[in-house]
Amino acid sequence: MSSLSSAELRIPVVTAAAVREFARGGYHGTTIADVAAAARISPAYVFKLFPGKERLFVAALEDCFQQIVETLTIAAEEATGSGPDGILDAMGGAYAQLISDRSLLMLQVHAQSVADVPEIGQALRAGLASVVRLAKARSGASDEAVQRFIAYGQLCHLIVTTGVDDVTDDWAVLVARGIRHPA
Amino acid sequence: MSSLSSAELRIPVVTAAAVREFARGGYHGTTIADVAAAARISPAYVFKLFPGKERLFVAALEDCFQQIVETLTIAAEEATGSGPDGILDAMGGAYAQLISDRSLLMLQVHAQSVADVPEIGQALRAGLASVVRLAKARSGASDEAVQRFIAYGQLCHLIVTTGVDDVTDDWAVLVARGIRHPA
DNA sequence: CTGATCAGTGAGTGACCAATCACTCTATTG
DNA sequence: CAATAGAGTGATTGGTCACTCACTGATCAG
Repeated sequence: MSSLSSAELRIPVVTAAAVREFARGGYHGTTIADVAAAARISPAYVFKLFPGKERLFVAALEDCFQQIVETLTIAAEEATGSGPDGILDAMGGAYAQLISDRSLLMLQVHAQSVADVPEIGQALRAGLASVVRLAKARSGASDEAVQRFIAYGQLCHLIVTTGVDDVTDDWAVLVARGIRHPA
Repeated sequence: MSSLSSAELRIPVVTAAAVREFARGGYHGTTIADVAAAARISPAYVFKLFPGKERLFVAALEDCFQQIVETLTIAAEEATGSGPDGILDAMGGAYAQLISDRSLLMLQVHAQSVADVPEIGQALRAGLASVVRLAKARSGASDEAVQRFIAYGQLCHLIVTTGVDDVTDDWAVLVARGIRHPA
């Protein structure tokens, strides 16, 4: 069994830094230097670990969805026996908690905005596919309920990105009511 | 009554070009030169009409929401007497038709991605506020129904940005079912 | 005609950034 | 002790872009 080289060990560290930095600035608004600084390596070395900015972003996005899938899986297992809607509800709660630091949420929003880059769109669809299939399979809920689960997740993204949860006007309260949002 | 100067007449033309171009490339992915070329003026002249890129983007976003509000208003008026849910449904249909060229939809998605720029976030909240208030006031539907209207609108954005409507897998069909999407 | 105002542009400038390359340093191996 | 391979970086490069400035040409009042 070959042990991991030091470079291979750094890849997940850089990926995690990329998740944070791309979540902050988006694809075009984040530089390789930003990610390198967050990972405490030189910008040049980032290009030895990843072939380019695009692949680095894709790696971050894949990491993001992997965390989501893991979290939802655990939540579904813990809610076994609550019935389909109960399981979906538990998944929603776990998701709300997971994205409380906003990184995983913002990265998805930024990814949507550059989904016309083929590799990024593909990664986004793959991530969405895994989440939808997971929600359907683990909850056993109806297609309509799963679709609603996704729709209200997107509503949650809107609320967070626009900062609606800091507004107390009537319309804002209406939009955010009952949505579990970051503390 | 003073007639509009030729510069004032150009502003809406440039704004319309900005909507199209920013919708294509997003805030960071679109240059002033792109917008200028689409409006058939020189890049330098854009800066005589708008103080900077940020304000130009905000103007485009405001124009986007104004079109949405107008469209929804007309749809609501035409559906008078269909009951709250019928009016909301008519508004949803009108919205689906309006965004069939994707510009108004993509611009909103890109705006979400740069909503941490204060002026853009503010414009986004203002636009969202006007849409929510309009939907509530004209339909008279419950808060829950209006919230669902917004949530499924966001789901529609997700479907279009990720190109899910071109995928025929089970999960994709589930997500997009019943959502009126661009032709 | 004169001069002033406005529309509109070409040619920059300074800053920034993705990607590359040549290089150093360290550790291991024979 | 060489020799080699991998880790890691500094310096650079070629290109892009927001924004500026000095300028031209047109229009029009007096």
